[in-house]
Amino acid sequence: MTKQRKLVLDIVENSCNHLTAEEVFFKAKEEMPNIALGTVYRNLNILVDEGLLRRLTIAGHPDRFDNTRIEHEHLICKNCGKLSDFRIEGIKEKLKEASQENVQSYELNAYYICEDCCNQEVM
Amino acid sequence: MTKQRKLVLDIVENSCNHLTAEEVFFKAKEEMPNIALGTVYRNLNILVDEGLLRRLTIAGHPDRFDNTRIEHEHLICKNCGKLSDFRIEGIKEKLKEASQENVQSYELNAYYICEDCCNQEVM
DNA sequence: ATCAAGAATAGGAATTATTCCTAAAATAAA
DNA sequence: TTTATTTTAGGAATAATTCCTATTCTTGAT
Repeated sequence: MTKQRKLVLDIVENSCNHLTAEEVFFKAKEEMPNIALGTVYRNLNILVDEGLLRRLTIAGHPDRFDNTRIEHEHLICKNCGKLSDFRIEGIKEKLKEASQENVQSYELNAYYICEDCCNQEVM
Repeated sequence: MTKQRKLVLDIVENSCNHLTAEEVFFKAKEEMPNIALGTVYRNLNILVDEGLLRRLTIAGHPDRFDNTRIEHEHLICKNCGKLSDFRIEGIKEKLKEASQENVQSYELNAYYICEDCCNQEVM
């Protein structure tokens, strides 16, 4: 655990948003001005592999990163991309049961149109 | 519904695999040798927006496309990327309930290590 | 059918997110 | 402390996808 990796982990864990690699990079630069973008990407990948962070992949958008302390699902506005969290109890067990496999992790994204976009009529 | 769009739709609907845009493109070329890759992408996007196809986004892999006739979830090997389907009854209703929003679509990917990869020891 | 208007296409350039490469620096091991 | 291993910074390369433009299709009204 190098200091760069620790920094990346801290930034993601202490952010209430779901940050992109680039956002993590800019925050990291505030503390370590010459950290490289590649380093951020590499460490994010390592941290995800180790299970310390979760990756959130949404079509057409860059990946976002999330802490793993509380399992949760994501609700995404189809129109503006706004992202929020919600929970479904016991989903992981359901997945294991339904798939008959040892599910290690999962990603559950629900798409809707948020209120703001609904009210804009034109889309 | 142009003939290009119809062809793209037919290819995805009549394939039991989950095809990438490029795979759709090569299949489409067999019927229409000078269809353009951009046309395939554009039409896949339109068909997804119209709800006629589903998009399947997996981190680090190109998007895949799926027919929508039967709602189903995806089981993905973390190691080799092997992809299979499974079902969870009534998940969409659960999502609406849990999120308190009008969920229009969702994507549920479960990750595991497939038997082949398990047996290979080295990963 | 003929024509005009709008939409879709082919082909290729451009963009974007991400990974890969390499030499230098840091860390760990002996 | 010397050696071996890992990681880094910086930038080039890659891959998937979108964007651009001139041309071709459709379509619907006359």
